[in-house]
Amino acid sequence: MARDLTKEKVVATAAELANKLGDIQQLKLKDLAARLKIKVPSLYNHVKGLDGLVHALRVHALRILEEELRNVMAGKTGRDALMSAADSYRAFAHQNPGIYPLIIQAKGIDAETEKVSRDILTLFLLILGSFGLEGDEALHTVRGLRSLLHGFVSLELAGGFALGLELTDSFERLLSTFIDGIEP
Amino acid sequence: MARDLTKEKVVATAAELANKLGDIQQLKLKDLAARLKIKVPSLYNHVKGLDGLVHALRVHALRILEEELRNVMAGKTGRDALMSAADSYRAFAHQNPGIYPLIIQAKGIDAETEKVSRDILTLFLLILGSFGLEGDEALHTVRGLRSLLHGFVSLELAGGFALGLELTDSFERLLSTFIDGIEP
DNA sequence: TTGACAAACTAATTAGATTAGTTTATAAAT
DNA sequence: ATTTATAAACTAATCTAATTAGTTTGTCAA
Repeated sequence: MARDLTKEKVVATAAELANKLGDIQQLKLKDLAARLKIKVPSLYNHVKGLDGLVHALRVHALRILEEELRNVMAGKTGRDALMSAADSYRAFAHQNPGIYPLIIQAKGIDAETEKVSRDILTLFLLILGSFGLEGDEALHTVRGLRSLLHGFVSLELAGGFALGLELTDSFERLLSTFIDGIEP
Repeated sequence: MARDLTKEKVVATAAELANKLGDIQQLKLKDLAARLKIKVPSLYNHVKGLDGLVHALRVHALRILEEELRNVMAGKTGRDALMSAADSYRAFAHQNPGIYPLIIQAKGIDAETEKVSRDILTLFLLILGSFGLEGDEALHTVRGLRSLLHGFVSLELAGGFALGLELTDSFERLLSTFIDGIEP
């Protein structure tokens, strides 16, 4: 039977489906299998069940985010770099509403997930370094930055903000306030 | 059979169980029924299935948070009020890790949920008012505040922060930075 | 004492994930 | 060209969880 289906295609299709649904809980193996034109048990040749799929989707999401952040940051420093990274983070969440929430669930972690997470952290620390932040100071600050980014986009995705006010304005003000607070 | 079991007891027990498990996904009707010493279908006399239970838990969570915020804010203004509210928000999340995440999922809302959500928003706006913030300015700021609170506690609960640095220190620095940014 | 009703029960159904065991297409080795 | 090994498909069966249907029972009010 050896078809040209790979684990990568399975994961990419699952990501597409999850993002279209907007919620990973609604992604069913039945639908994924149908989309791939195979039967459900055949999925197990590629991923270790639903748990394995979710793990793979998490790594997939982290990799995309890492790459986008790295690209957009290239050659920038300070406020410019931070603003670009923040916009890119938010855009990633908008484009991947289904799998976005996976990137923070880092509880039972495998080595691969940890590595990509650490790479992303390093990118943020690089930006903060260009503000002159080092050591514990930088670590506290990166926690703050991640909090505000994750908090804003997840509230936004969940429809948690009332209407009537530009979301992008709110986001840029929040970042401005934060940057003003960390600038020397 | 008319026992002394009420919807309130069902919901309170479900909240307990969810918080002990630390994740609402792991709350099974089987376990809830067992804890209440009834069979699973009997739960349907009190809540409309799992969906109804989750709705009730969301309102339950929002009510607890609203009351705790209101209590802790009583008689305080400015920095003092904001710090107390923030600590109380974070403490609520720590004490209710299972049901905490429900409070931001405000997508398909009923009137009751909306009301309590709005009450909480009003409390935050009250605090910001004591900083002299009004109108759109206040609304943008409250979005920022909610973002940073939700982002921090959800990352913290998900184990998303690396070890080795006091979480409470990070939280207080973040709040300080934010408050410095909104003070006149 | 009876009748209505709320709240319990058992039994059956549905949805979804998973496991067991079988078949088949490809590709390498004879 | 034939055989053989293997990966990847399949069908069938099982398990868990939620839900629905239909029945029984305890309490309270007439």
